Amino acid sequence: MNSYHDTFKTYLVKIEGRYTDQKRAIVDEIFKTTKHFEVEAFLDRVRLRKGREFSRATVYRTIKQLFEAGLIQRITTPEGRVFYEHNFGKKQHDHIICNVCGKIFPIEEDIIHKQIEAYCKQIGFSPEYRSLHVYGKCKKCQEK
Amino acid sequence: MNSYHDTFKTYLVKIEGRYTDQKRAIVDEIFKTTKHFEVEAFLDRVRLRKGREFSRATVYRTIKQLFEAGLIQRITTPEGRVFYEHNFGKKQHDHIICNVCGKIFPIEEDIIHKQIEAYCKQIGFSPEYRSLHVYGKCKKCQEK
DNA sequence: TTCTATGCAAAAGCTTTGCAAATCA
DNA sequence: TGATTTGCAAAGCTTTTGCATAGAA
Repeated sequence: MNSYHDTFKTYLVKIEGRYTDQKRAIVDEIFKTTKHFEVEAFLDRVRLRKGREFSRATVYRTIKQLFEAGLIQRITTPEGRVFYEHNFGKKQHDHIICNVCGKIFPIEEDIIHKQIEAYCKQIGFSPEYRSLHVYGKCKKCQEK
Repeated sequence: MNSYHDTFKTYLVKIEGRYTDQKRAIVDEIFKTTKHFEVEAFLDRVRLRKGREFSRATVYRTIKQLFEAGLIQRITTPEGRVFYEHNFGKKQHDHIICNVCGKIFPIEEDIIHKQIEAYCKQIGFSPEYRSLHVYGKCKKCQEK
C-alpha cells in the first residue's frame, strides 16, 4: 500500500469500482508529470502522450474519483479557474500564486498550519480540509 | 467618502460608469443584509424585496463591478460553489466553513495573518489577495 | 444629446449524464 | 455472465454577451 496506484485501487475496491486501462493511464499521467493542471489541458496532454483517444467524460469521471479518494485536491482561484494537483506524499494544501506568471509556490511553513489548528481548537471547530491561497506578484515578476 | 455608496460611486466615476437605480438597489441589498450570498439566491431576494424586476444580467454585471471595485470578495469552495461577501469595514478574508450546516465563521486571528505575511516576505513574494478556507465540522454539528 | 446600462434571449464554458456498446472481475 | 465503464452527444448550470431600447449626465 505504498503507491498511488495501490491507494486508488483500495478506494475502488471499497466503492466496488473497477480499475480500467483508461483510469490507470490517467492516474499515471497525473502522478508522473506536472503537479498542477487544468482539466482541459490535461485532456490534451493525456491524449497526446498515451497515443490514443480518451474521452472527456472519462477524464472528468476519473478525476472525480481521485478527488473522492483523497488523492488529488482541487484549487479554485478567485477568478474561477479550477486546478487539480496530487497530494501524494504531501501533508499540506497551501499555495502562493503569482498573478502575473501564474506560477504556484507551495507553503512549507509548519508554524502557519499549527496556528490555524490552534485557532480551530479554540472555537471548537474540527477541521477536515484546509485551503490557503495567497495571490500576488512573485519575486521575478516584481523585478521585471 | 465613508459609505459603500460613496466608495462605489468613486469607482464608477473612475471607470466612467453610471450609478443607476438598479445598481443602487443591489448595493443596498448586499450591504444591508446577509454577509455571504450566492448569486442566484441573491437574485431571488433582491427581486422579492425591491418589489420589481431585476434582470439576471444586471445583477451579474453589478456584482462584477463591485468585485472590481474591491467592495466585495469572491469565495469559491472546493466543491465549486461561489459565494460573495462584502468587505466593507473589514480587513480579513478568511473563513471557517462547516460542511454539515454550511455556516461560515470568520477568522479574527491576527497572528495567522502576520505569519502568512512574514512567510511571503521571506520568499520575496508580494501578496495582494489572500483566501484561507478551513472546512470541517462546527461545534454544534459535532454535538448532534 | 450622447453614451452607458438594462433586459431579454441566445451563446459560451465547463461539467455531468443517458444510453448502447465494450470491458472488467 | 453480470455489473461497471467507456465514448458520444445531449443536457445542465452558471455566467457572459449581442442587440435594441431605456436612462443617466
